[in-house]
Amino acid sequence: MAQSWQTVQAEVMRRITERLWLPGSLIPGEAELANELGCARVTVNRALRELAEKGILDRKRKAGTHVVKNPQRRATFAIPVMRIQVEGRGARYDHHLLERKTSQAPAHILSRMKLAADNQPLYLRALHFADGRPFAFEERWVNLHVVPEIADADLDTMSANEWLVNNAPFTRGDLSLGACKANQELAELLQCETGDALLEMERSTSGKEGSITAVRLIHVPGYRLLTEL
Amino acid sequence: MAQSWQTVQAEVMRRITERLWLPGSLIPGEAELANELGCARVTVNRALRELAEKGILDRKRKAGTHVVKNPQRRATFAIPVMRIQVEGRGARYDHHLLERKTSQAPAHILSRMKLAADNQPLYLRALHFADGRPFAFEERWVNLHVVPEIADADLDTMSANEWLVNNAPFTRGDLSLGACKANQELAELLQCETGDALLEMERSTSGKEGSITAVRLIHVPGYRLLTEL
DNA sequence: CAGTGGTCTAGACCACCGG
DNA sequence: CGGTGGTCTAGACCACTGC
Repeated sequence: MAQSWQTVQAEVMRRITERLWLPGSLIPGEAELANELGCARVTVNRALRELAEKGILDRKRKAGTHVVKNPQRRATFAIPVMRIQVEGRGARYDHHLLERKTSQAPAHILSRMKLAADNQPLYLRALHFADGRPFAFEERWVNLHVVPEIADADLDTMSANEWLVNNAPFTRGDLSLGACKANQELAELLQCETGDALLEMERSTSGKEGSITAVRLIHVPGYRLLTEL
Repeated sequence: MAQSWQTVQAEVMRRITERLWLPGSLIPGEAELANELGCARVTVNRALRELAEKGILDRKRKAGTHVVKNPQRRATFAIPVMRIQVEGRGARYDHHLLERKTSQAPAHILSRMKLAADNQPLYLRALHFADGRPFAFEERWVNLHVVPEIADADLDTMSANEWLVNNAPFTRGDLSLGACKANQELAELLQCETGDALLEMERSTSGKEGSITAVRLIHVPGYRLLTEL
């Protein structure tokens, strides 16, 4: 009668999908389930905690565990380093640094990175290639007050993306996804048509010393971000 | 000297971000860390397991725990029911069923849903509104062999999205995000310009009896998917 | 083979919060 | 207040896999 937490989880999922436990209903407490299934309470806890993290259950002290009414399923995307992403597709990776300067950043970047108005971040523009064809365009600001070492880095050999990932681990970050139209410049860089719809990803990351970098990635037309639920 | 798993996790993160433990390096074993930090091995295990799930550590039996070289950070998006999403923005939700029929599905849908060629799914087209303005367009196929009850559902009152979420919990699913251009029809439906860039989300879900539904969601221009890292 | 992580158990105490 | 989940502990056995 011994149970593993995966077994318990599967059994709980079965009762939910077979509608023995309806959305919104209260399910038995940990102790009761542990007793019924013949395992320790901690084991039940582990199983239920994961389902709560997935958004399938709602757990509150004293109130007990409920099946969520309108399940907000969560999807997890991997955000790999560009090189790994390209090589993972079986393609040869290349990148080209288009521009590199230290200058005033636009107001919306300063505010996103919470930088003082006189802070002059490093500004980079780069293209990532897969098998020699454009894969993504990158526009990036780096807070030199937090990672001054990047000023001396050879960003032609290792992309800023990769350099930062390996030299400035972050503790928090924001990410936003949207679509944008290719203007003439983007069309030339990505070798696509003006007006093409492009997937745009904006990220900003920070450590405990403050904002590290903000980046805007524009992917080539047809690019899709995939995941499982 | 007692430690909580959050404390342990924070300490490990500190050692990584302060580069005491470099990317690629082997960190002490659970037992050693537990001893050093003055807590039970299970507590260390809990802390490290979460970091491994986040893609910061790589754990292998016998090989030990390594700091990942090219951290593949993972971002988690909530995929709420459209109504909840709209109401969560403080707007009034509405939806309108544009079309509802049972018919042959295109080949790529049949293959995505792994349906037999003679399976005639339910086909739906609907618009979701926020404060009376278009928010997203939805095109959906539903496998009537798995959820025949939807044939009798009043999908004008409750959207198919919500009906399925509450009546056909799924166990697996795929999701893909991309960008597409508004054709004339989409432009009219979403009240935007032809050629506008739109965020497109495709989902397909299945239970143990097979594929449940495949849906294509096209969001209004300017819509962004947000998350934290 | 042997070392490392993965998990289970029983018991305990605590924190939160609904009634 | 008291019930519920959240967590810690010490010890144990197991599973995988590098050497």
